[in-house]
Amino acid sequence: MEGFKMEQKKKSKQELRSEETKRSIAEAAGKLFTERGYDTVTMREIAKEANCSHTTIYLYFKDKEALLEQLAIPPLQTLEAAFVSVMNQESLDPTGKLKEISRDFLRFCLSHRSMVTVIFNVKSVRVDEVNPTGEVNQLRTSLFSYLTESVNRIIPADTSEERINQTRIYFFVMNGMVSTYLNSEEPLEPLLERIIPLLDQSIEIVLLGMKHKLEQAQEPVNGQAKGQKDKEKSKKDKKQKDKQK
Amino acid sequence: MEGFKMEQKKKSKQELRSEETKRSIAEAAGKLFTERGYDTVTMREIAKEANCSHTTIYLYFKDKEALLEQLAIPPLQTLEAAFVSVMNQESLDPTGKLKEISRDFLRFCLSHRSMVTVIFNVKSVRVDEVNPTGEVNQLRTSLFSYLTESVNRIIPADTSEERINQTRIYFFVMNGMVSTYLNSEEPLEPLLERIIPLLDQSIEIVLLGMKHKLEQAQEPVNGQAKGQKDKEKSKKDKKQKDKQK
Amino acid sequence: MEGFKMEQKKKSKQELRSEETKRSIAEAAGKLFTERGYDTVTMREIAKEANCSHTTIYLYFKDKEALLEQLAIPPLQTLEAAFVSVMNQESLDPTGKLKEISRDFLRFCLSHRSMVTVIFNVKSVRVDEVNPTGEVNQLRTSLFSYLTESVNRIIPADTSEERINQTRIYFFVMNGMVSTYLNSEEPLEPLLERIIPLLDQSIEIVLLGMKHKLEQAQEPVNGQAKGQKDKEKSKKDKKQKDKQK
Amino acid sequence: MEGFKMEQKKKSKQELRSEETKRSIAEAAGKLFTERGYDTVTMREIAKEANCSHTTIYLYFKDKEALLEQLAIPPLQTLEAAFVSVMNQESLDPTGKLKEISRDFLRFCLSHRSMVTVIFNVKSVRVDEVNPTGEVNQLRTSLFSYLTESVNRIIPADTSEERINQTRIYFFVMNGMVSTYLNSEEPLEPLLERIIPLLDQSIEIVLLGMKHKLEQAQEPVNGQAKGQKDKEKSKKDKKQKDKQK
DNA sequence: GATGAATGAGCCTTCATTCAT
DNA sequence: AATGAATGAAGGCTCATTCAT
Repeated sequence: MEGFKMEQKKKSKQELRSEETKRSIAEAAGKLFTERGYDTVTMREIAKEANCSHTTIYLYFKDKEALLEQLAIPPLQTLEAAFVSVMNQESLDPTGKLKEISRDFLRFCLSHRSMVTVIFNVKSVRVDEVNPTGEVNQLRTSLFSYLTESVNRIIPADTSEERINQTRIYFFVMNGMVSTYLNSEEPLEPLLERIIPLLDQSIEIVLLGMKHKLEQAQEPVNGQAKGQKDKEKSKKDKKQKDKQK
Repeated sequence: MEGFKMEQKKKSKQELRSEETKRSIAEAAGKLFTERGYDTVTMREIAKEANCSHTTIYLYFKDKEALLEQLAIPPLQTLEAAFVSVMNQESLDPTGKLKEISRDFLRFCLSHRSMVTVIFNVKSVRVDEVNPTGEVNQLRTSLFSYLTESVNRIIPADTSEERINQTRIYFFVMNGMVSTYLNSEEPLEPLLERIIPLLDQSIEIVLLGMKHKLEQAQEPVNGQAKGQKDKEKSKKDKKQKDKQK
Repeated sequence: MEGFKMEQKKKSKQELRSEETKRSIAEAAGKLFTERGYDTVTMREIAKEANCSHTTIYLYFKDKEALLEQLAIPPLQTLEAAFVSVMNQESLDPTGKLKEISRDFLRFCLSHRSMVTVIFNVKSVRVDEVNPTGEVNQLRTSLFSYLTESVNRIIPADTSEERINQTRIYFFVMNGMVSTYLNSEEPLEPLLERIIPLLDQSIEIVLLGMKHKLEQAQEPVNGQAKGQKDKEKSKKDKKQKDKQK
Repeated sequence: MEGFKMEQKKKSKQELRSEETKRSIAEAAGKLFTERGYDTVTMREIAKEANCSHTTIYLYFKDKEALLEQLAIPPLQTLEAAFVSVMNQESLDPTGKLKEISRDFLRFCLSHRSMVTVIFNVKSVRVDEVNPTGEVNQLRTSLFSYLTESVNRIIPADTSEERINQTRIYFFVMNGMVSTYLNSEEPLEPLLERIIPLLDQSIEIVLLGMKHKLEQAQEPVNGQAKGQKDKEKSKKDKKQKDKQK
């Protein structure tokens, strides 16, 4: 009141109100994006949900895209923190850690359905804009490196290439689960309850498969047969390609 | 009767022109849909790409949706034919068949990227329109049943639930691969060359994993340890949930 | 065949075919215009109904408007002929003639519903085009003069102005009946059966009213009272005008 | 409580601007609809006439149809109020009342020319939409019932059918006048000045005619001659019908 | 800080009409 | 004579965004 600012410490009424507005917009946008997807939701709808004018949104967010982006950062940070926390949990073995962060990751993706598309799609990494999603990109990279690292710690692969491929397969499973259930209309919690066991099982199977695959590889007798099959098929691929068009 | 003419043989210039136009529209639409998605692409853009007026498109396709559908049907039919052909190929064992149709499927998805979203997404199965994509739906169902059946023939699962779950895991991998490379900017052929081995490997690993998982299940000693870990984690899940919102 | 033309007399096959096409277009257009109105009907619909290409229409009619116009001429001519025939029918007294041509007129209007709008609307007399509907206008004028004349022969009005006004009233009734039933969905014949007695009655009433009105006018005592009422009302008119806006 | 403010009194500049815009849109639409009809006028034209963007129109009116409807309601209400006021005017005898509301009605129709088509045409009563013009329909019904009732009070008809027919004839005259002058390019006021006497005269004549018609009916001697004439004519009707097609 | 007013770009679609065969 | 191919103009409408208060 009497010209005596607490520099950052105490926020003025206006500042508080401002933050509240921004928060309510973000919340509304998050809710609607999640429910109905980015494209389908209009700025006016967000405003209505946030109980403010649609023009107010532009006070806090440059445009619709920026809104989405900003919306993504906090959850991503939370997720990253969760990852770190798991990695530091000494009571868990590497497999346990992998399962745990995989669960966190799945939960995150299905909790922020619409954002996933934007966050993890190639689109947001388009090169035609200079660092379009700087912080988002950083976070994403960080998250993926946790996952990658976590997989790599488990698999005793000999060559780097083998390791990379195996990591990829792990990602296929994760990506596949997310894609599969991204558009599900089932409410989040029951859905997760249902599919987290599936996730665990999948990870177990994949890890088990990788392990035995590596053992096989050390017994060249089996490996050869496989190689032949592949060659047969690649011929057929060529033909197939011409037909489809 | 007399001199029976093959009237169908020679097409008039006009017919040729017409076909060429239709083809070029379909091509343009396919390209743009693939590159940028159904919703984003406008009829005028398609027309420009096809070097015709946007009204011309309506000469050949009822509306935008019909355009997409017509674009999707022939490739889907080709793919189905390929599936059938593989299934009838006696020289292949069940695993060989699964790998083969998986390759076909992957190739198809990446050759018709954008359509994949529309064809395989839940959205296109909306029930609020009368038979909106009748034929497309049928084809899709058929394709999936081939894949499912093909997986089921390999896995010696005891219970039906186990079988279903394992099929799901297979689909996660497939879905994951498709999702992962759907937006890749790499040209199709090199891309496929690169990832088909990965697909084969993934299938092998998953099948191998499933096999050993089943064996494990019959040795309850190992199963117990795992059970404990799971319980620890599910506690953490609850907390996590509250933070994210 | 042998280079021996009958000048106009015998029509070549082509000419016959051509006439048939034109006729079938006109018929189709007439039918559709009548059923659904000028604006709603498209050239392609007319073509489909006429079993020809929509471009063919342009061979015979400059454009859609011309089509409508040409469509109007023959029925108008028929109607005019009917008028003439009635006027020459010696067995009918003036009132009988008026009733008769009024019936013909009503029947015509309701048989060619959609055209009526174009034929009798002020629009088609727009001054911004040079003689836009030459022949149609002529016919129309002729028809109206028959009606006018027919009314005038009955009424023993003293002044020309009185006569004109009385003619107008007759036209209001006619116009009113046509307007009222123009959009009726009742089939033509039952409709006419139903309303022609009404037409007769209306004419009788109007003629009767005119007759007695004239008689009244020759007894100034009553006329005065009327004049007063009118003045009262015209004051109110002024106020009313300002409110509505 | 304290100093109770008449908040409604002073409108902010913005509110004023908004109202002005809405008004100018309504005015423009009214003018254009009147001049050229509902279908022919485009939203963009209205916008241009109202000096605003066509999108602005959608700020104030849901769509084109709503625009028309909103345009129609206030004048109809005014007209209804005028009817009520006349009916309560004790100084007027039934005939005076009929004349008065007829004048109001005519004035209304010619003041809102284009809307008349939409408001009073059968088309706008289509049942295939749920209460499309609810209030408009109600008002219209109310207006007509005032007119009907007003006519019925004057005519001493014996049977209900006679009464109905006579009411119809009255409506033909009204409808005919409106139709006749609906498209007149003459400015409203001079036009009304010119034709309101005509309206009065018409009503007088029709009422007079009806009165004497009824008297005639009670003297069967005259009635017979008329009956004969009618029969002659109905024969000719049949022939006429076949020619016109 | 917040908002209502206003807009331009753009979307899908239809139609009368012309062009080339 | 007749037609299929093709098109420009236009229509109603929505949306993200800016302007001025």
